[in-house]
Amino acid sequence: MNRSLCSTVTAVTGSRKQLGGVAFLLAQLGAHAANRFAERIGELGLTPVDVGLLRMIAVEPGRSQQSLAAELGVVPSRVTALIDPLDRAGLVERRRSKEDRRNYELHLTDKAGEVMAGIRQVATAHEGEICTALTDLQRTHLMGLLELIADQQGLTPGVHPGYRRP
Amino acid sequence: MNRSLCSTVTAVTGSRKQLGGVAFLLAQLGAHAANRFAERIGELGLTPVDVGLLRMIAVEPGRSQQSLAAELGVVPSRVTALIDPLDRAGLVERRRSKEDRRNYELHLTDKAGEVMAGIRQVATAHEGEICTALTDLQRTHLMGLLELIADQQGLTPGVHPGYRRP
DNA sequence: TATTGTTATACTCTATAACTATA
DNA sequence: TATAGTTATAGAGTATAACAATA
Repeated sequence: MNRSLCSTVTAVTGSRKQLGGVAFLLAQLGAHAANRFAERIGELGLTPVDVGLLRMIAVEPGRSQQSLAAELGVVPSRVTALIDPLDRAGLVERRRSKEDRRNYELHLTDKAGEVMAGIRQVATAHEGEICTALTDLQRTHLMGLLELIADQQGLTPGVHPGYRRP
Repeated sequence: MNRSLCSTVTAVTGSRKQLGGVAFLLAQLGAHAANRFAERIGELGLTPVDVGLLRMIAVEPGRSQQSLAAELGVVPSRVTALIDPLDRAGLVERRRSKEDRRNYELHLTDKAGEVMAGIRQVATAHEGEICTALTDLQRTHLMGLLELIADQQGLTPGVHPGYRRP
């Protein structure tokens, strides 16, 4: 099994209830949520990155690899490597554009539609697991507070920024 | 500049205010907070991992590399590579244990003490930045809700789990 | 023989650069 | 000449395994 730290120990201010707190707790819980999701989605033979790509194509069918690269802040050659396995798995189809035969139009296959249904199931179960500790009211409260931060920090809804090493 | 996706696009349920939401927003905000912290701490010539290690040694001076490996869920050889730069930078000292000359006792140097002060400054500024959108009351509320989740999910206070690939 | 830490090796992720086909 | 995508190469991060010193 291949593990990675990425930024394993971002510990800063010490235990909870000390100065600081929210930022670290967000990083900690965010990593936990991402890890758990990766585990669950792995049972479908997918990675979180796969899921994100499928969704981006589902939202805007026919988009090019370049546009994906731009939105992800990633180099085009990376997108090639990212789409390849989805193509091989029969989930994404590369169709040469007839207007400009240099680029591909990316489309989901019927098989991908079925897989997306499975993904939605996993996502719902995941959400439930993460929020187990909260009442419905608390859940709504939390959502509101998190959105305040996300909006103020200028985060794009639905786009996970990834983790960049310094 | 070396960038990495790690699990860049963990997008799942689409835009905010849709079903799901909290888990993804946590992952998104957590990654954002971790990235911003890495940027800031990078100005001190440190990585988030460095900071976590320094803190772990500060909390329990004299601990061994093995104990770090165990707590981090990382292989001992990894700890060697992790401590090396801190040793070279004159922040951590490896002292051979007199009771058991196989292991080292890890200690922070005086220089590390000064660096830790800088880290605390950065952490405070970082916390302020992340919480800009919130009133003090909202901040307290958020902290409480996040702790509910963290406790229920069994997360260790102060230990960032890192991001493991499936 | 078992344990602490190190070194050597291999594998994965990712970016950069060179290349092909098309415009 | 410029653009979409691919391939080749190199560097960083990390685990596995073999090793040295000590117990």
